[in-house]
Amino acid sequence: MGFYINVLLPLPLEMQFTYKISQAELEVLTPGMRVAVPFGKSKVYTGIVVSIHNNAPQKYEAKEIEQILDDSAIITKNQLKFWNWISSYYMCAEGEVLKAALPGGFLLESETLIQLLPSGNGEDAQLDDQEYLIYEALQRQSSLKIQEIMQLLDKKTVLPVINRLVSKGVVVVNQEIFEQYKPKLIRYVKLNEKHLPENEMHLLLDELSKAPKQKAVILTLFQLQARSKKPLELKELSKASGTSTAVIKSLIDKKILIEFHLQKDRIEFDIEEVDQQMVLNEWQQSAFTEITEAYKDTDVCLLHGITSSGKTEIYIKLIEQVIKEGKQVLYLLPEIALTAQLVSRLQSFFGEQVLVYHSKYSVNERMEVYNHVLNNNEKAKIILGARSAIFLPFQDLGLIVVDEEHETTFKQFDPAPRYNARDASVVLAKLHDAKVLMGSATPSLESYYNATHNKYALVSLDRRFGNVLPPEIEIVDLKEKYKKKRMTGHFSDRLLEEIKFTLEEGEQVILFQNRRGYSPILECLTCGHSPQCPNCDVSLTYHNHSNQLRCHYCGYHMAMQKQCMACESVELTTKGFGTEQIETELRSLLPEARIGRMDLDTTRGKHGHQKIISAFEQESIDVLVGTQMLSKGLDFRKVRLVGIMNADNLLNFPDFRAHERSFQLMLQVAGRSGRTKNRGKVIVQTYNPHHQIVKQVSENNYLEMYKEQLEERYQYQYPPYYKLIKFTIRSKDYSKTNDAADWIAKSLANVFREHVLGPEFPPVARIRNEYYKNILLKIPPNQSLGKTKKYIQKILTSFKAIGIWRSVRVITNVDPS
DNA sequence: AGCACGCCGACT
DNA sequence: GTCGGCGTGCTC
Repeated sequence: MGFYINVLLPLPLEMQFTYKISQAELEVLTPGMRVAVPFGKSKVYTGIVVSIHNNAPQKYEAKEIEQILDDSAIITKNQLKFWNWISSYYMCAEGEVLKAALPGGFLLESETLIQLLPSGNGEDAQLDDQEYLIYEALQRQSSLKIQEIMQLLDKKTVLPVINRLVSKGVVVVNQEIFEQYKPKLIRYVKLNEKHLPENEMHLLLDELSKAPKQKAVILTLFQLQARSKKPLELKELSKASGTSTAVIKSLIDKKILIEFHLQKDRIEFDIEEVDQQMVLNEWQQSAFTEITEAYKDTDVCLLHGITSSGKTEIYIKLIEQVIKEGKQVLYLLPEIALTAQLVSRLQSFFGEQVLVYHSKYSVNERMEVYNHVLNNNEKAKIILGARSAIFLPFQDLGLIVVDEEHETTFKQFDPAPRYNARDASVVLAKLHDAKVLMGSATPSLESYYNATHNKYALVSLDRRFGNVLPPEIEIVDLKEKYKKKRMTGHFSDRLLEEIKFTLEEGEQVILFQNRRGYSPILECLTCGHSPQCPNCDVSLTYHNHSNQLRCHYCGYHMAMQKQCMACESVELTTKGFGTEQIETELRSLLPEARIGRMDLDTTRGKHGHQKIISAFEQESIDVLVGTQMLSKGLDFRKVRLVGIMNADNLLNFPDFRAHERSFQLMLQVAGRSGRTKNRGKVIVQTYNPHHQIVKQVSENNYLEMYKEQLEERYQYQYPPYYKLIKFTIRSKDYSKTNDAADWIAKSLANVFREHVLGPEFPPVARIRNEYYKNILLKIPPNQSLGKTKKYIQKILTSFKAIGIWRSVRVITNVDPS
């Protein structure tokens, strides 16, 4: 009887693959371990063992595995169950979940290597020019990669040549698997023990009197070791003694110093003070009690706490309780930019028990965190992370905190799995028998609906911490201001007055302009033409600092034009306004003010955010102009004024959630002001001063917004009443895109009738020379989700079987946001 | 997804 | 004649 395993591969394929294993392998393999398996003609992939059995496949001969990569499972049973749920709920292949869930370093891929066959004789074999080139290169270099051969021969199809060489017995082809994780080694030094006795030490110093630098090093070493018993880093010694590493090296060569290596965690934080006492105020305390009470009979709790009410303290108190029981805690937050402030805050309470995990970490850093969590190390009791942190191998999870629950960044948009970490965390918690705490000042309609319909518990906190007054919100009517000529560029007289006043008081200002997508476009005053992107259906936007016209979708760019490309007129103007333009305007209006800008353009790179945030914190910037990023929980002490430049482009966004979003965004931005004693001020500029949402923002009336929006959602059949699945059809061929979209829409409508909307072109119908079309499926509350998805699967399977549409991709997005 | 195989137009 | 383009099928 043979033994077999079913393996999950990190590919977008629906099925698992069966491999044959030996008796010896059977004894060590368990589900959750990684194996290297041959796949296809010439590739080796890393797969995850899902099950072990002895059912020989009927229709084919199973291949044998290449190698076992782990000593024990690195994927837990809960993870496998969780992946399975994600793939079926979000309608994607399990392999895609695997790929998203595991830090890249765990998924080794093979590289084909071409090596000389020792027994072969290239000189005797009849080699043509190309073959000889490879043969010759292999004389100098023991192995060549396919890529290198492609460069060497300067062509793409190199395999035939290699195959000829193989058949002539000159070379062999090998698969090499690369383990990517390299532990970071740090060089340490210590004094050779034989010099430790006092007399030896004096002898040594005398000996070194001719080498003052080396003597200084030894003396510094004594000083440092007297202060702390920690192992001494070579780097540290070099710095403290003010000598180069070459001097230390010569001491090592003389065997006076001994060099040794220790493995070091890449992720370490400087921790200031641990052990602050956490005292909750009366309102926080009662909210805390309510939450713990609620957890007696429900697993998920929504904490609706207005800005500055001190939600974080409540989280911390709850976390404290959970880790006391020895359990792990996952703290999800929407944006990496927020981690820095929160990490130091959490660390001051929990010390070294906090780890951070997000996609900007390097592969190695992520693997380290992964292993700490897997081994349930003391270090990994609290994980602070962005959405992908839900995939960590928790052993004993007790609590998931979802901070700023309403944020859409919890939903992954591209590539699959298109999961929502907030919703998935409820399932994850269930698997671990853990609790979930969602928190927000402006909860999503979905969550608030769940909380008021007995699915979640609801706890409200509506007192601001330390009696801070809520900001005063003033609406400015742009239409009237323009009519009365009270506008300077995009600034109303009221806004300018308040900015000047705030700066005179020595306080700070935040100006909010929605997204850089509204950057200015170039327009000809004569013919109205504006330059378009050749690859996408959008106008190019003008970027002042590079003096270029750019496409935000594909990155196409060209130099700024001096003449209209259509009519050669020189009268060009820029239309629309973005953060950059506001910055420029303000500079000419207030030349004295120090102005900073925070948007996607200025925050590229790993520390981009942090630089701007700390500049603002340290008050080397007076006015910060920015996009959405500003709304996300940043805590600036000296901001008194927040200006929302234009509320309308938020409100008019073509999306059923636009109003909810506008409310959330405006209130969140408003919350950045007046976080300390002085009362904050918010100015909202808008053409629609009587818009319900604007009114609700100014009154800080969440409940009214909720009720009104909910009514609309009910009327127009949207979430939380109806579920949505969005299909995006995409291909390079315009008519194929159309036909395929029509076919799918028709097939869906056969079953779901009027609940199928579209197909429709999205606002930008062509990106990178591919055409897009959308179909929206609405699922009524009483319709079975499982059956619906089964039908969809069926339709998509038959679609894939249609040959002419092979080049058409269909993207399924469950619960789009 | 990759990647090989196979068929077609465009060049040395 | 070969090279490289792309459409098609398959991967345990």
